[in-house]
Amino acid sequence: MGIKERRQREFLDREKVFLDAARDLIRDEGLLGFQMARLAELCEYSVGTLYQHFGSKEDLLVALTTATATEHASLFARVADWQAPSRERLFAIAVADSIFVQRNPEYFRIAQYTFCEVVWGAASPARRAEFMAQTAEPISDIVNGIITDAVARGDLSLGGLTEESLAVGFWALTSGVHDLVHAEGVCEAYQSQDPYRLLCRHTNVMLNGFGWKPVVDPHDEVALDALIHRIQNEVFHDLCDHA
Amino acid sequence: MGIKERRQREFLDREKVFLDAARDLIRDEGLLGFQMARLAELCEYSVGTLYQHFGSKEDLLVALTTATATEHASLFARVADWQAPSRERLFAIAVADSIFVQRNPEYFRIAQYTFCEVVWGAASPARRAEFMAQTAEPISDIVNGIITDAVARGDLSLGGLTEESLAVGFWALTSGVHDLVHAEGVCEAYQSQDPYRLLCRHTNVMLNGFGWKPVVDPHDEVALDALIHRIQNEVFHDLCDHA
DNA sequence: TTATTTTATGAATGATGTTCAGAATCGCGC
DNA sequence: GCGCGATTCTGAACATCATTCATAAAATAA
Repeated sequence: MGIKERRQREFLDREKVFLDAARDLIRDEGLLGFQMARLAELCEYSVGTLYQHFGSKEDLLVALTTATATEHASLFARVADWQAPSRERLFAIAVADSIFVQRNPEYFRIAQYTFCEVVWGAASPARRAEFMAQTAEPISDIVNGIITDAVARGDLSLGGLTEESLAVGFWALTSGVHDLVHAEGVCEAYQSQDPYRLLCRHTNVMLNGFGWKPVVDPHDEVALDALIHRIQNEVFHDLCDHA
Repeated sequence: MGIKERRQREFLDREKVFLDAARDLIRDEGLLGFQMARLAELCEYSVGTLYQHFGSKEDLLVALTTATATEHASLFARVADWQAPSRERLFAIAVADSIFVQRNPEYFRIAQYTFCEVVWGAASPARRAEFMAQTAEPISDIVNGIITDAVARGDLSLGGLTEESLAVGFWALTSGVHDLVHAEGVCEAYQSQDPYRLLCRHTNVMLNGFGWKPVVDPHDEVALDALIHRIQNEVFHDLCDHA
């Protein structure tokens, strides 16, 4: 029964058309003015067709967030496969985040909205489950895995915390930096510093604070640059422009 | 001309009535179903009157966030006045945050939405400026002040960072923990730990990572409890129930 | 070619935020 | 007290979108 499959494939293709156009629309005109009818018109479909794909506007936003977050998870997966000391692997998570943001500058602006009760709560359970399964779970598995491995290798001592609790520290630091970047009027205060370079520095500080070996000098900028560049070359070679 | 002043006072009182009722409404029925007409009805005023106070729904949400955040700033101000070593003062900021959250469990749910482009961008510049002046600036001044003082006293070395950059680390960690608390389905993963106790532990880890003296054992739970209790007693005596 | 099933359409509907012309109230001078 | 101008309040009317669904069109099967 090849017809059904073709239909399904075409349906998925069209969904991608809608999501890509939505991303463009939001980038160009902002979330504020984003309208379902405009999206449908831009894609040359009727609103009814758009609603065959997404049960609601909120559903579409969750789907859009999930689609982009899949790339996020795939960058983390590269880190998980990288052969390197545990500390460098956890540090590479911060580098992965910086690269992801550079490639998807709109993502966190949309995600911040998507995860508000108003949007998340109005999206369908299926879309929410899809997000959790495709991105939230893989990402936390990868981070927890690095921590477990670090303990097993003797690089790190949990000191009474669970892996998850420790992961929370890094996850919160990262999430908080994203918040700051998008908080209006805050970035000007430290405009001289790229916030994601700061995230890398602070990740090192936290790694040191946990006693994660080998402890490094958190103010050694040359070593920091060297490590970041090494990760860019070894893990994200194809995604970084080599100036 | 006392009449004008009375009028003004009554106007301000009524604004507080609206904001308090809005908070209750959102607590009981969620942000999702929050409607201007319902709020007006609940307060026994017409929608037109409500709109004399707030130019739009978004304006009201920013005002509501600002009103609550004022208490947040006042807790931080207590910390700034507290006579204690610099490290304990910065640590006390995390404790202040925990207490604030306990007293305003709805705050970050509303704030997350308020700071999204969709709401923040639609609010009036005046309301946004009010938030910045009343809470964002005082709070960052206090944290920066503690850091400056720590450097002056020799408890901390900036190592090439600015005060603001260093503050970003603590701010991001805290902000990220708030995000996590409100991210559906994430807290279950570490339900055994109170996330704000975890924030305190991780703040200590980060303080250690920065080499902020005196360095403490981040896994000493007894010492952690003792410090938290001391801060609750010395700084927030009236706000904590003493079980 | 015709019948049947599937899919697409977009005008109509519904829910809410917002406005504004008129009603009600207030303050003041007489 | 009373009347009048200024101020404030009111809520029905309006505007904007998200969403639906009866109908048309297209695709498939017979």
